[in-house]
Amino acid sequence: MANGLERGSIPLSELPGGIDLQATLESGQSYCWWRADERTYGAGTDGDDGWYETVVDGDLLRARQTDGELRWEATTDAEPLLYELLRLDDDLEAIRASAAADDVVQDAYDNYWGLRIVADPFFPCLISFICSAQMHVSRIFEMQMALRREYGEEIEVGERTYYDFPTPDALAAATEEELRDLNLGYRAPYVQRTAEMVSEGELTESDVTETAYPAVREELTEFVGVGQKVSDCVCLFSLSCLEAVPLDTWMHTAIEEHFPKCERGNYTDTSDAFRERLGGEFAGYTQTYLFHHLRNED
DNA sequence: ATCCAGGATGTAT
DNA sequence: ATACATCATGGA
Repeated sequence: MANGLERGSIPLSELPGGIDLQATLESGQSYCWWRADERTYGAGTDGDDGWYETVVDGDLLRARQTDGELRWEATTDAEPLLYELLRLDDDLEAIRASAAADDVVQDAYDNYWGLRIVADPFFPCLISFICSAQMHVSRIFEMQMALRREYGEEIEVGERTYYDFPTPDALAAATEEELRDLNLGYRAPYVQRTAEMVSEGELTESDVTETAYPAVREELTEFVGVGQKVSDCVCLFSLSCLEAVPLDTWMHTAIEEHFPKCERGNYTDTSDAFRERLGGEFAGYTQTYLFHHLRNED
């Protein structure tokens, strides 16, 4: 990697419960990070092994897990940012202690121990989960990279070019046709209109964060392309509502197979019942372990 | 070919 | 409030 980057490392022993960086960043909860060796732009893959990258507010941040440390390098002193984005202060032991004792839950925690809920920046999280509707995880990543390439500000670091996530203004100025050309499909107008809402101040992050869950869940659905499920994802993966339990097709199957009594016929009541069944205030953590576990079995 | 993917929206009832 | 058709796209 080029010189000029600030670097640091955090002993895993300082993180309550440690961390599994791969499970954290490849479990389909965040589309703001990518594997450095899978970049589709720029040249070279030297020294990229095991590194994950993101760009936040004009700064490149790279992170890599080694035997005993979480290493990082960035265009700024990014340790506080890393703590925030990866929720490194969360006490995983305490969270697991609150979780349901069922085998399928405990198997999920065993298999992916160290997975942390992320705290993605609001706008990228909002847009990425609008794009997630009826879409495979791998393609959601591709869509976000395409948005960065086409509408994001370029960041030059050494020989490489990185892209920030587009600003609300930049995406609001895109046309539906342009976004369809990036293979967003029917989500194209949702993305444009939601970006416009944020850009024009009709509804912004600060409006939304004035209230707590579940009121914020209700407010988020005012955005175009945001229903109850996507709203719960933004609550959990950006707004630190660890009790939010997004119900996607995998969770509906899990409820059907393992927690049939939680099925209440509609989203809100089923989600509420499932939250209590999984352990309450940290149910979103357990949900994400479950999601990753179920999606990877076989 | 048919079905499915971290669903949401518009319309009719 | 609830039921249903419709919405792009690519992989299995």
